[in-house]
Amino acid sequence: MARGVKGAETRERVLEIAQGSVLAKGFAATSIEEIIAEAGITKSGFFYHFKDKNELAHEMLARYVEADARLLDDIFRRADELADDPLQAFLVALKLLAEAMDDLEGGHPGCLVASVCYQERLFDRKVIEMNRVAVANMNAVFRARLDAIVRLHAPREPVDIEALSEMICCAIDGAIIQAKVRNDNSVLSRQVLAYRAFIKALFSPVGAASLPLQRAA
Amino acid sequence: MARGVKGAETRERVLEIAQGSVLAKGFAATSIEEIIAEAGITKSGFFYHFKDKNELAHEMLARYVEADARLLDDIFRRADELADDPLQAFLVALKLLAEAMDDLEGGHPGCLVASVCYQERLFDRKVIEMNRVAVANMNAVFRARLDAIVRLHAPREPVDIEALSEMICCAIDGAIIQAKVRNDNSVLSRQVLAYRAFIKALFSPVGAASLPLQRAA
DNA sequence: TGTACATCAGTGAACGCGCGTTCACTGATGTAC
DNA sequence: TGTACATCAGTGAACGCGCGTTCACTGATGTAC
Repeated sequence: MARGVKGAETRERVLEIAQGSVLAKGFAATSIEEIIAEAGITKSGFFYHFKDKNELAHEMLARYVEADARLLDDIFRRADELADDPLQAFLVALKLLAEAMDDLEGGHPGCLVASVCYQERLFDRKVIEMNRVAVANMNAVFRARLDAIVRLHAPREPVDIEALSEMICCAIDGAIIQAKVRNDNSVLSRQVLAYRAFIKALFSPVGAASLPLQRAA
Repeated sequence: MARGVKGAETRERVLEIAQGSVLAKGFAATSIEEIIAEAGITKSGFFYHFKDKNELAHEMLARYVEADARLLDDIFRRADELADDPLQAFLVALKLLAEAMDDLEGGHPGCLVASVCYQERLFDRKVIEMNRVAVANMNAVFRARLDAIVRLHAPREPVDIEALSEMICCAIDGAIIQAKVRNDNSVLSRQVLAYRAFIKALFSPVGAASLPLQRAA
């Protein structure tokens, strides 16, 4: 189903519209009626592309998760081009990530993973499992980076690498919420940079960056 | 309305049931029918207590926000009893907070503020505004603590107090999502303790805690 | 202590609307020979 | 190049169900005199 170019385009348009609506009002309140009105097709056109609303949820999350993973992959690939040392590359990547957050026109639309998790009873096992795997993969990417760093750099303080690996996704998901609630898009990059400061403080050589001290206002 | 003891009890029961359902499937998918079935009243009984579904949302969020603020207040009050120095009191409070997260039977049910923010188009201005104020107040509480710390302790690295104040709420909201998605309640206390480690690393005297170094496995 | 009235905390039945889904059908494009 | 057939990408109408809301009514409890 949906093999040709035209069909694929319509399908993509529907998924994009659905995602925006789900992020703004949740899955249950996102009616097919409303999606097709915006997409300019009829209801039967919708059911030609998706056998039911569940399948829409599945395809939408899969699309989101894939795009997110690709974004992270690009950032780390670029960071590896710019720095050799794992610590430096990680710090570069976090800077790139912060910049990417700032470049979002009109603010971050929200994280579908978070949205799905706060409406889990609405989805079937496949969708829930996809969500779990997506988060696990994200964490694993950061975990691998941190493991590489720890092999070369002794942390200044005892450190829980597991906690540190999870922390960046927590920070971003939490920052998206704060940004939406307070209507202040700057929270996102600020939190990524705060995480970066933590990493830097933990792994940069003792004494190297501890002077000059700066008093905050 | 709902002045007597019996009415107040029913009302409270309805709000509690509604909250659980909203956190598990969202507001739109939470039907009045289902709430009253669990509460053991009829539909008209529901409309005696709430003039419409919007009012339910309003009262539910107000109740949640108040309980959350009280919890934080209790923790800081207790921490102030246990330590005199603002830095020590803050570290004690974070430890108490981490313990409170671990004591949650059956895992954290979720944060209503996050749930509402991911379905904002469903609610009226009053509810959205309440959400905003709740987050701002939370941040302000942490901000005041950090300001007091900075007045007495020079940070080891340049530090963005605003970012640091927001960070704990971000960490917790993000941790709730990870805990739900991965079905692992330990994320919550681990993230609170990671934040605590960050604070400790930033503000403890230079050299005091930097040895012994520990290599993570 | 008894009576009248008001308020509390609901009940039961009915409503209309919008939703997800199904079904029979159709024009446009692609492919085989 | 023409014809037959298959697939693609939909259309239009109808369905039944559940939802939020309304309305007229009611027993139990509280209060004034």
